[in-house]
Amino acid sequence: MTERRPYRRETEERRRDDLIAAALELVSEGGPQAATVRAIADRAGVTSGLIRHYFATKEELTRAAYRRLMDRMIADTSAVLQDGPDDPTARLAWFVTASLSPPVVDPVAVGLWAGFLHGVQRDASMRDIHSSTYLGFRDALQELIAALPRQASSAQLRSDAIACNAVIDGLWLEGSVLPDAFSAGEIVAIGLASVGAILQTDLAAAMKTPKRAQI
Amino acid sequence: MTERRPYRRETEERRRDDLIAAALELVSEGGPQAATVRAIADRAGVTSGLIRHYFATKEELTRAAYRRLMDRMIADTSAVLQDGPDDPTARLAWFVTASLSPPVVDPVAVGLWAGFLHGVQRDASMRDIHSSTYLGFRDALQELIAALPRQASSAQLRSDAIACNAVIDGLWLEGSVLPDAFSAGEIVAIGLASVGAILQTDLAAAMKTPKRAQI
DNA sequence: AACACAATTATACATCTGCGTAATAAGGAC
DNA sequence: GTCCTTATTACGCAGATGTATAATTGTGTT
Repeated sequence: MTERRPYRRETEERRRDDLIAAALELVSEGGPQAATVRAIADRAGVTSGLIRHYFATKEELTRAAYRRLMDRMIADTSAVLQDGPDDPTARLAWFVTASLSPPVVDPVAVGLWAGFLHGVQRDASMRDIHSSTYLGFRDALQELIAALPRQASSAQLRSDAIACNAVIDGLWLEGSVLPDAFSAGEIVAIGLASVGAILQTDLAAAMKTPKRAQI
Repeated sequence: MTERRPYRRETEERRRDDLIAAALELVSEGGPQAATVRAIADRAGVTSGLIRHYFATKEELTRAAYRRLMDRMIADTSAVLQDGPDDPTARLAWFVTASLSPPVVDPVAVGLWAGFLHGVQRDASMRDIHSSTYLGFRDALQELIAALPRQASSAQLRSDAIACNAVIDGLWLEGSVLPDAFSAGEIVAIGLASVGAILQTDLAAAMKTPKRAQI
């Protein structure tokens, strides 16, 4: 005969969003093991039974959360190209800079990424999400490299994209895990210099040119 | 009145080793959440109470396992320098090659690394293990770079070491998580080319020279 | 204003969690 | 051989876990 908690009816989209956001918050704060059904429901301001109403199983919610995370990281980097410069070299420099700055470089992001890695290695559909995201990022990078004013075979282009992507990933990792080990701007500066060295192009200089010719 | 399981008395070192190995296996197979006290004991062929006999708490066992993992990764790469060539350029090439080959590049290793990352971000003593390992690796790399026949300021040396380390880390990550996305030897070749480009030194050629002058 | 249905809460359940404690078997000293 | 130390096991506990199902409540429709 206890009094029931009052509640509001919400749209399906809103509830899914809230549950996904809650799951990501919990993974970032306490690792994968902290994202229990009850904790997620609690964080989303909902009782745990509701999770099963929107996601058949916890795994399904986990997958949705991972997809959301990856989509956000892709969006955070590729967004800068919308307002980016026109010059191919400067565009690449912008892209590298965005990839090595917050919110992409962020302890929370790398913690989340690591928290999901085991699921990625284990679950085939999570692996699909991962590889499509990774290849999407690398292809975007490869297109930027291909647009540079230089000659390169397609095999060389592939190798360059893999190498530049590796530099970015490695710096992302280190800058995120040990933020105190680097001074402000150091990660970005090293990233520009290294990608520039690999492609034999001066990206640091390109970063200093005005963003776009005023029309 | 059930019959007791027979057992053998083992040395303390052996038991600790077994428990640590069991913990690492379980984390690699099922993520951090799979490494429960009972599962670890089971894997080590022991009952769960014994864990508390050797490690005051589960966290202590976790720390020991993480330290073991990092020590092993360091050992796997630096071991090659023992039998490596004398020429500085060739030594660096060897080091890069070892860092990008099994057993360092290995899905199990990166899964383990990721499994511990949250603990690293949270627990101060695990963070110490991490940063000393990372800096140790980077310093080793920096020494190899400093020995190259070229001029470089100490600031430049630091940047070069960070950049080369990032290339190695990034390729390590990608090669381990998506092993099927790269052909045999591709990761090593790209690593040598990229580190070479950053340092303006031909490492691929150095890799082909005989290991050491015969005495 | 009453209805019907979907959204949400509440509760149950079997299993697993880490940790503590007491009983017992093994190995070595004499 | 006998006895003492301690490594190892067995068992218990209180709480957390994911899933399943039943009971209610909010809300748009007629």
